[in-house]
Amino acid sequence: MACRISHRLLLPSSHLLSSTILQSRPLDLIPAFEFPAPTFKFLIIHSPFSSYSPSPLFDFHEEDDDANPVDLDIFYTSLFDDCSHQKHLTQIHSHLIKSGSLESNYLVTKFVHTSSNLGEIHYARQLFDEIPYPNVFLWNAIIRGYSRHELYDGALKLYYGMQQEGVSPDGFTLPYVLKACSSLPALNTGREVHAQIFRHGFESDVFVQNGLIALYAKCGLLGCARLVFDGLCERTVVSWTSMLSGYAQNGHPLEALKIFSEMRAADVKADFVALVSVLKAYSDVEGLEQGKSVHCCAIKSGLELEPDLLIALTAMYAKCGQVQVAKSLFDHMSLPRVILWNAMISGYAKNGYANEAVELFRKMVSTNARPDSITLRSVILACAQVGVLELGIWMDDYVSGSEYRDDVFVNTALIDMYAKCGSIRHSRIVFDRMPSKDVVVWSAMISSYGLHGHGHEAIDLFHKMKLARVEPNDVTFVGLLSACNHSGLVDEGWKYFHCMRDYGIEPRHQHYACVVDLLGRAGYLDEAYDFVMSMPMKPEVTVWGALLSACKIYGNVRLGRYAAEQVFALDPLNAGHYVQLSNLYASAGLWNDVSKVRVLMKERGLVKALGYSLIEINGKLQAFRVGDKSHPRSKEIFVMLEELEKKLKEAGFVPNTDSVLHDLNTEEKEESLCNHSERLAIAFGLISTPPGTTLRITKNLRACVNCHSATKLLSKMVEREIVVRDANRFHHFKDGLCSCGDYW
DNA sequence: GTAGGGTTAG
Repeated sequence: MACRISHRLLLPSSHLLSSTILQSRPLDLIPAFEFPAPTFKFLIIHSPFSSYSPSPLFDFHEEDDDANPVDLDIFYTSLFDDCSHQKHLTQIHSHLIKSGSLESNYLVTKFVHTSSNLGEIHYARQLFDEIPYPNVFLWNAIIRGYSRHELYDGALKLYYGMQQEGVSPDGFTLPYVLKACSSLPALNTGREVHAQIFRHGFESDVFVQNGLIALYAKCGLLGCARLVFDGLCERTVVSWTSMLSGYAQNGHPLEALKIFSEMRAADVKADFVALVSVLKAYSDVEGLEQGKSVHCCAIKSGLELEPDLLIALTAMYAKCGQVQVAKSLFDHMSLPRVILWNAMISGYAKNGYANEAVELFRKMVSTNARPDSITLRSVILACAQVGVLELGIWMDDYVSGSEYRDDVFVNTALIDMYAKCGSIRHSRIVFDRMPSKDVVVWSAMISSYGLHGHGHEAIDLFHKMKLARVEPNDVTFVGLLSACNHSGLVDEGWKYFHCMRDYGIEPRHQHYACVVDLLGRAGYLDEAYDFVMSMPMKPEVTVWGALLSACKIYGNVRLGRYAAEQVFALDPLNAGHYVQLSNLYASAGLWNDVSKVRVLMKERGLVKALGYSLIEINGKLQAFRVGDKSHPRSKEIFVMLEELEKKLKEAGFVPNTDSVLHDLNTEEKEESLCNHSERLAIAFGLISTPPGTTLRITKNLRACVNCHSATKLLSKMVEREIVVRDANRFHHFKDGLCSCGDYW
């Protein structure tokens, strides 16, 4: 107990401070202290450390050098350790003032630390500002506090202030500063800091260098990050993780995994953060098996109960389609954090479990967990993916009553959702009510019009966007071009494609594919081919695919065969392309070639995707396949189908049986066409909704010619509006016509 | 007292 006293604390007489009280809760004592009448000439100090056996209080005379002084730093340290409330800070603060301890950078640093950990960063700043000459430790504490409270700009300002005061940063300052730079992110400032790091000679400080890796990785400058990483002579698990997650976050999961195996080869043991980062990389490549091996690795290392790792595992299983496994992990958490709810809900959304996503969201709300913008966007995405308008409207209502009612991201998701649920009118309502619109909002609305074949509205909105002085980006043009495309506006599309460069936007594959589609569908096949040949980059599969489907429409076997060869070379395992070529041959009556394609498909183990249609009745989705008899009301459905078929025949409807299902005889062909999944869905919709109700159907494939003509007629006969979302776009059938103008 | 991570993605 005999240590030098460094600061003076004047306490009232000894009997107030029984050692037992002091050992229990030092802070609770402080309010009881009477502050010094100047007559108190004694310092009475007691260490509140409970590990000490009860010891007598030490009374000693201020001027008595031989007394038993106790280190006040230790005393305060224990006070700070017990500090759990702002009220305590206030008490310590006045204590520090009265005892004249504010001259101690050490104690003020402690104070700043403690108040920042308690979330009282402004209080910390207040005290900091009272100190005339902060040393580097104190600067570090306040910068750290700002960084921890995500006040990154403030942290950087303090850093500049520190240098103006002539205090040089040390190996602790720089990681905090780099953290602030990478969180903003502020790349230019970060580069300046890098130069200072060089000047101050921190090239071999692994903490500082790790900060630089993280900074460059966050800013997407993987080359710079790698340079720093490669230059390190000592690499900690943090260096490896920073590099690994840099690759994972910038869309290079394979590079990330390579780093991971190098790390293991270097005998660096992965901790839980490293495993979390690896899981992200595996989830991105849907590497379920490898993800599972990380799970095993976690169990072996005893990390499986680490909550953050469990969140990452849940996200991985959910993303890879193993929603049940994910849910069982989820259910084991007693108090799920928002990020876990989000991982589970978005996992449901991604895998088409809209009802589950919404149910879990409801549960989340009922447990008083606070959804954030990501939660809302995930649920809205779920509604959009399966096209359930009723649930979508419910989400819109929820958003309107929440703090996210003006959130740009959430509202953009709503615009997109309404469009995908078939109600462009609702999309526009959301769009109009948004107080501020960025380029993404405008682009979403333009694409929505495109999806519904409202090309002129899309173009009109594009001009309004320019008037609003919002600069278009490449996504805007994808929306605009595909809108022209879906409406057959060839000249306009051609014009907008060529004006992209005026906006400083270099066309990408998607834009080229749109133009090929545009020219091809309008019958300009040779022009489309020349256009592909003039591309400055190697055409991707989407470009050749667009040409192939144009050839299919116009029965151009020669060019179609060539386009198909290119498509197969680039994407040999997509059954859809083979089906298209086969249909092209069939429409030209080239049955030999048809069977060759079928054989090729068989050899490559490819199966044509089964068609299905979904219809939403009373907020519940019902799915139908071709000739599906599994529905409980199947009998009624087929009675209705027959009735409809009769009416169609009476109206003179003759199905076109030439180009489809060549391997069946004609009668069978007709029968299975009548059983196409969308017809079943329509029949079911008719028997389960009151007259006049709009039917909304979602298909996984493109609408077939026969069903399209039949649905047009049906819309008139049954006096219903029928909205069909196919794999590509929307068709609004009404009064015998379709909004696509038979152009799809 | 230092640094690295997971949920969205038009």
